[in-house]
Amino acid sequence: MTVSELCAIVLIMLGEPIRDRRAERHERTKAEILEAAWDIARAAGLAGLTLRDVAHRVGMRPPSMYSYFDSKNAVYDAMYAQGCREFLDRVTRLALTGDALRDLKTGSRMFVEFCVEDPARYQLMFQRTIPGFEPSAESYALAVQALRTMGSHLAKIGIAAPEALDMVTALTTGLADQQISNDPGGDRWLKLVDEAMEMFFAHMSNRTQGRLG
Amino acid sequence: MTVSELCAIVLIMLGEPIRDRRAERHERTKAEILEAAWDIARAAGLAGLTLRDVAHRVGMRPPSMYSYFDSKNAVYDAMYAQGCREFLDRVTRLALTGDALRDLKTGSRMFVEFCVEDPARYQLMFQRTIPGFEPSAESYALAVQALRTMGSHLAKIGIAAPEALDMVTALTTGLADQQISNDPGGDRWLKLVDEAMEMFFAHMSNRTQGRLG
DNA sequence: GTCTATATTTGGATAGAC
DNA sequence: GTCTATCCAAATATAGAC
Repeated sequence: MTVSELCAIVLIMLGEPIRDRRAERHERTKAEILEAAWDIARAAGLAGLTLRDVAHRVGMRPPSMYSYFDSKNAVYDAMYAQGCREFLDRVTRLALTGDALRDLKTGSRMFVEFCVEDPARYQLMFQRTIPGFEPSAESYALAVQALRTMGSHLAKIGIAAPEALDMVTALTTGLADQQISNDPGGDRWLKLVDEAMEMFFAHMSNRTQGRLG
Repeated sequence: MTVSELCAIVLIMLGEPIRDRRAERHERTKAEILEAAWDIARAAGLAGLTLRDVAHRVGMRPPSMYSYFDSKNAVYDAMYAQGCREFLDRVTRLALTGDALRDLKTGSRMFVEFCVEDPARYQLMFQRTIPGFEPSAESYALAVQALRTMGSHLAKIGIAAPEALDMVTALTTGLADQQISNDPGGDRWLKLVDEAMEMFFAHMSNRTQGRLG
């Protein structure tokens, strides 16, 4: 049982309303601030994010931010967690068929698109180039969970050897990275994802055959 | 004829010494500053570089930096140019044999090692994640030259189609990127370079055969 | 919860003496 | 060329009134 559930029970016993409208409003404002933060980060670069700009965008003064987040890094951390949740959501919603190559394509297309559609998020989650920032234990747990889910999918497909996993991650992040840095908004590398997976799949098959033969 | 050559001639006619010991000293100090800047960038992260720290490291006060570089971005630019020159140097010195696969391995190993051995340089040259920095025209010309040389090598090997080039760059940058962010100092992805190139090469051969057949 | 006012820090950059 | 002194701007963060 969580703390908030416990609180709800206590409130019922006291005859208080269960919903805390104040807390709900607080959460809504937090979400609004985060949305603004993403906008700023996308426009000015992740490193160019300032609480000042975020505050201005939501119509507040900078000090008011501290009613919602303890520090700038807390904002980064919340963004990081949001990114992880979104990624985890997409990983779990993948429509897999059991056809190994097809599922491999589906998964890696999802990954590359996820990276490409928001370079600021990509930078925050996968490049970690912000000087003082390191995700909190809670946020990092989300990242671990997402990667584990991804890994179990790959295992189901038959990709379990560490070198094979490493090769896939290199391929997909390479495609995403090139797309973001050399053709933002385009599809020059995006459209190579299927071919890359075919290439990788053929390579895997050859290796396996070679061992068996 | 360059301006400095012209100056040399004028000096000779005036009976002045050709070597300008003051200018030489100036260049030496500039180089020393750049070396310190690299050290700081490697330790504090590229974005964490400050003129203050650089000055302290070379035993100067911050304002003295401005006798050598007009601005902080000028320092970044000089570092960028240095990186390009080093890369160009390695590209031109590649010991190529004419054997396509072998040369492909040699070239990509060089590239990945170049990236991995200095993540700060990698970030500066290939990720471009510093908020205000953009290379000057002169420095960028060096980058273009390096990429063109690399491209002509690949063309000699038979990799000329844009999609093939894009696939190779995705593979190599992906390997470098993963090595840097997930196993700094190790060789988990580094040791996959040869296998990746074999995979790519086999893929290329299949495609060509398919077209011919 | 939001504001004004302010503290603090940091870091880039300039002026002018020596 | 180097220094001291200083400026300026940006940006995080806090105190306390309303």
